[in-house]
Amino acid sequence: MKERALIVRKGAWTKEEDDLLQKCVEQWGEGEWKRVPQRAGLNRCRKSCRLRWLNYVKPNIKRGVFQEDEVDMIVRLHKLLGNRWSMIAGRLPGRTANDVKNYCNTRLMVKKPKLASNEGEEENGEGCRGETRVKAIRPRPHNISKKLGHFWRSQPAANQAGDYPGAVDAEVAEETRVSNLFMSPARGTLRSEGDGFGNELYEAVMLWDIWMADGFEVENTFFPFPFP
DNA sequence: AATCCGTCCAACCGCTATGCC
DNA sequence: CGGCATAGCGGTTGGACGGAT
Repeated sequence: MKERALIVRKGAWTKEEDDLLQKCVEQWGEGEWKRVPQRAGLNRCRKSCRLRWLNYVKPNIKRGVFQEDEVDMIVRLHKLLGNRWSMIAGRLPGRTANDVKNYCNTRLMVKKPKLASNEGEEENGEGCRGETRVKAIRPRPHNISKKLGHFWRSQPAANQAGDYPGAVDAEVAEETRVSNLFMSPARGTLRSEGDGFGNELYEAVMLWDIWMADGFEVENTFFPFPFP
């Protein structure tokens, strides 16, 4: 049955609804959102359930003010990626795409250009803090990634130090993760597939840009081929 | 005390990508 | 290959809240 055929509840979530959602995901796992309302006994649409889980109920979500280094990261990533909130949030452990988006929309530079009078300024207009907005490349999920389990495993949820035993903190874990991307035998396959990068590889290239911009020295053994 | 106004954030909406048949 | 259902994303909105008047 289609969702619209049911009168579903809208508006703010109650504590009881959050509890039901949490228990459901704990029992059945994350995913299959179309079944979540029924499984959880919630009179909510699957989109609402998913959003609530991702932005609020999910464990380890970091709330409160953004730290200086987080803001710095957001600004730099936004310059590279544009409004790719989910990718930006993926670089900020515990932060959600919605949080990042709200933060940018309200406190940083993302301001929509005025319609008629500013026509043509959209692609290089400036934000309210003088940040130059860029037309970012918008990578899309790539079929080849599906063949590479470790690529998928390294999605945001895997950005924890625990994924790399011996890594003392998230930063080290992230460096390890990125370097592993380039050590992978699959790298050659990626390069030869031709029509683009997978998201993870794109992220790695992006981080390379950031490291270079910051004056980091990265050994060739880490990044064994010339970058675009 | 009342009201206005700006800020912030949770949640909804609409669109696109993807997977499956 | 096309159509349909679902997942996921970014844009937008509505309301709560706090400060100013």
